[in-house]
Formats: sequence, structure tokens, C-alpha cells
Amino acid sequence: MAIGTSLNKLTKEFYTQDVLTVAKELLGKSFCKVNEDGTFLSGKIVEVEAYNKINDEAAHSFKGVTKRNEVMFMGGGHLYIYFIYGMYFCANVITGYQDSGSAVLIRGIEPLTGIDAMGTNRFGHSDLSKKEFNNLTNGPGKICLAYNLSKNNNGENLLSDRIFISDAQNISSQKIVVTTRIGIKKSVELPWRFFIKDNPFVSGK
DNA sequence: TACTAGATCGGCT
DNA sequence: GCCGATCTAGTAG
Repeated sequence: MAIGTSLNKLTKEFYTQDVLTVAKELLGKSFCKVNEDGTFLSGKIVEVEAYNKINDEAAHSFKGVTKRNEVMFMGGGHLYIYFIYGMYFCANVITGYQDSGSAVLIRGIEPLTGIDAMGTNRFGHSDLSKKEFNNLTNGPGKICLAYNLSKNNNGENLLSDRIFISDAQNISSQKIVVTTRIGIKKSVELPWRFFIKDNPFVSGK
């Protein structure tokens, strides 16, 4: 908890902004988790995608509240974690006010601290090869494995001292690349994927 | 490097 | 029943 309180944690006001604003401004910030044994996991967010209830058929919230997506309507600053393809989890940051149904999917992270623990979570061992290190957190499913995030963490509050995001200098707009989103079939034309140019932990190509 | 298929299961039609 | 906001291992070139 000392760690959580000493860092410059993002506030409720940050998360209640518009989903596209939050998505862009999350780039460069540190996604942090404190394990029960005190291990501090953190990494720089380098790739995100925005999802929105309005005009976005790819969003889980598009058709309204269900048991599965109810966290998306709980208001900015919550963590929405869902199960996909029978074996993986994906982590999203909820944005906007209550009932917004908008979220930012974390797709790429550059590991900073707790790398040994992340390696053990993902590959069963630390002391990673270069190849393993480069594949540690460059994708949404990989991030959840490395941070050991699962259904249990669905709905957690990012204003807590166990899982949170700490502030950092904004990435200059010249270093932010905007493209369409990956891996979806609907609303594919929306340019709502943002990543840091030339960063090796961006997923895909 | 590039493409293909397989793993595996909860949510929704 | 069907299919997905994924990842890996395998094969071919």
C-alpha cells in the first residue's frame, strides 16, 4: 500500500472523460498491480483500443446491459475483464460516467518492474530469453497472463491500492499512431486504435 | 516470414 | 449450437 499511495495515481476525474480522450492519454502511463506477497508489477501502456456503446457494434455494451458486460456500465475507473476464445482474458479500463458503456482495451504494455514474476506467470519461469521478453506483454491476452488477471479481477476499482494506473508525461501527438482496430468483424472502419510509434511492445504489425 | 489450424468455453441467438 | 476485442505450434516457402 505504501507503493500505491506514493505514486501519482490517476483520479476518478481522469477516467470520467470521453473514451477517446482517455484512450489517447493512457499511452505512456504505468499499469500497476501489487500482489499479495508485495511484488510490484508495472509497465508502460503502449497500445490501446476504444470501445463505445454508441455507434460501435463491436463493443460488448452496444446492445445494452447483460450479466457479462454490467461492469462496463459502472462508471469510469473500473476494470472490465472478460473471457475470450475459451482460454484468454482481456482487460479494459471503463471510462465516462455511470451507464456510459465505454471502455479502453489495453493491448500492449512495455514491462518495467516485476518482470521475473510476469515471466513466471506467463512462461512458468523467470530469466527470460530475449524472444520471451519481447513476447511477454505485447497483446491483450498476454497482458492478463503476465499480470495474473482473470475473472476474479472483473469489476475492481482502479482507485484502489492493489490495481491502478499511475500518471506520466503525455506522449506527444506526433508519436501516436492511429489505425482501425484489430481482431473484430463489426464497426471495423472506426479509427479507434492508438499506439506509440516504433515501440516493440505494440501487438500485431 | 506467412499462412493455417487447433485449443477450449461462456454468453447469447 | 455457434462464435469470439487471442495465442501458439506447425508447415511450407
